[in-house]
Amino acid sequence: MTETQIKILEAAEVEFADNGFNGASIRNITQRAGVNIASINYHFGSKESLFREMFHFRFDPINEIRLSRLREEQELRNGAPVPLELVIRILVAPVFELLLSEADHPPPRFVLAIARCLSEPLELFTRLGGEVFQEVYETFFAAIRDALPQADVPQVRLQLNFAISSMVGMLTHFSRIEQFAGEPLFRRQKDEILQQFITFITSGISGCVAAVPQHEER
Amino acid sequence: MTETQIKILEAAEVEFADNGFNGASIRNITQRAGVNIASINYHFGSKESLFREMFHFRFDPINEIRLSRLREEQELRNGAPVPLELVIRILVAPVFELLLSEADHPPPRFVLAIARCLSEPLELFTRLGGEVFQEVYETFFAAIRDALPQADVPQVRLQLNFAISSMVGMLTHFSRIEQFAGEPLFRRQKDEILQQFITFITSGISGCVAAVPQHEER
DNA sequence: GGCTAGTTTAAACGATCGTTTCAAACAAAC
DNA sequence: GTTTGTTTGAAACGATCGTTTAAACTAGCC
Repeated sequence: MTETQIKILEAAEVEFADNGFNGASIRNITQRAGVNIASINYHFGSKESLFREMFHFRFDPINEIRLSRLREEQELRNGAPVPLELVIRILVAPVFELLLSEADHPPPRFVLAIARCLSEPLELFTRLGGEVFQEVYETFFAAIRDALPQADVPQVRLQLNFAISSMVGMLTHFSRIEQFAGEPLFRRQKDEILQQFITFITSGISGCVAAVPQHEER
Repeated sequence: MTETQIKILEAAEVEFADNGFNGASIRNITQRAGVNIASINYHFGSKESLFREMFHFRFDPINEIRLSRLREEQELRNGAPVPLELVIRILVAPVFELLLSEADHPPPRFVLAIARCLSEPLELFTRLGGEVFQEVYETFFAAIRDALPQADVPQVRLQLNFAISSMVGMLTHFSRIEQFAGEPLFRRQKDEILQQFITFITSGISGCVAAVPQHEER
């Protein structure tokens, strides 16, 4: 990975986060990175490939952390199910820790960039989402199903979709909705917000399962 | 409202839903509507104004339904708080009923159009969101606070932001995440999905409040 | 019929987009 | 110092963007 490529990736992150995929322009990215406009097509092939590269470069490590932490907890329990809240925490925390981290100045924007761009209905992102998240989706689906033996399978699918949708929605919209509140909500202790969100998702899922305790019974 | 304006609004809905705001083009919209390319600027002024018009045209009625239904329930109770689940139902149902309605062929796309476009980080949408949702936000914030007298105020704010983020995330991402599942989740009884989502949000909020029962007590 | 106000039309505007070109500059190996 | 392969640079490519123009059309009214 050359210095130029890294400068481009960092600039792309900011540009995508600020303007979305369609709104970001090659010229802005290269200008911000201080490199020539042709560099992106030379080093990455195209705007789409640049995004794919950034996506994998940033999210593959996150997903590996999620998978390894979950596997760790499962082995620690010798097959007994990992509690729901912990499964959710392992799914959610690695992303939000990065987003809320105060160590970095400025905080990493790629989470916002990816959340924003994934909201755009380009076919590219459907494919990319599959490439990057399919394994995590299936693994955590199985873990949640194990944690909730009384729930029927289609319902767990639905709950997991609620959870993931909420996550992406949070990342994309929180700062905007925050404005309605008239006061900054993210100023709160970051651990507290993360914990609240985890509790929100966990309670949401287990509340749904409790409401329909037996298979399809109403 | 002339026939041309209506044709444009309908075509814009589909185009925005399929391609987002930046991805939608005036030429595609007018072509789909079967009108001249200059019609949009003649009748609406600009692409942004067209979106604003569509947004208000479609969402103002929904917000009035939400506000009036809530007021109805409040009057019915003579000042006693409306139960949380009902507040959430009144907030969520009007949108999802439209999205899931099987009566219309094809189903109305403007919900998707708006959810998608709101995810784009244009300053326009920050303003528009305020114009359209501020009153609903404040009214339902008060209703949730009344329903949860034991919760502290900043926490209710946080919960409401979770709820709204989840809603928009659901609208934007559900169909894409659905692909991971390998089976269509939206095929389920539409009432069931709506009820599950309402339960999800309600349980999420009350679960958070239960976890921190007193003001800031941990 | 002529006039007016409102609407539609085809064509063009300037700007910006992602991408390509190709020569110059560079680095490392011999 | 020369050669070889890689990386940069300025400029241009064709395409598309949102918007504007000015002429043509279409009622309705005197």
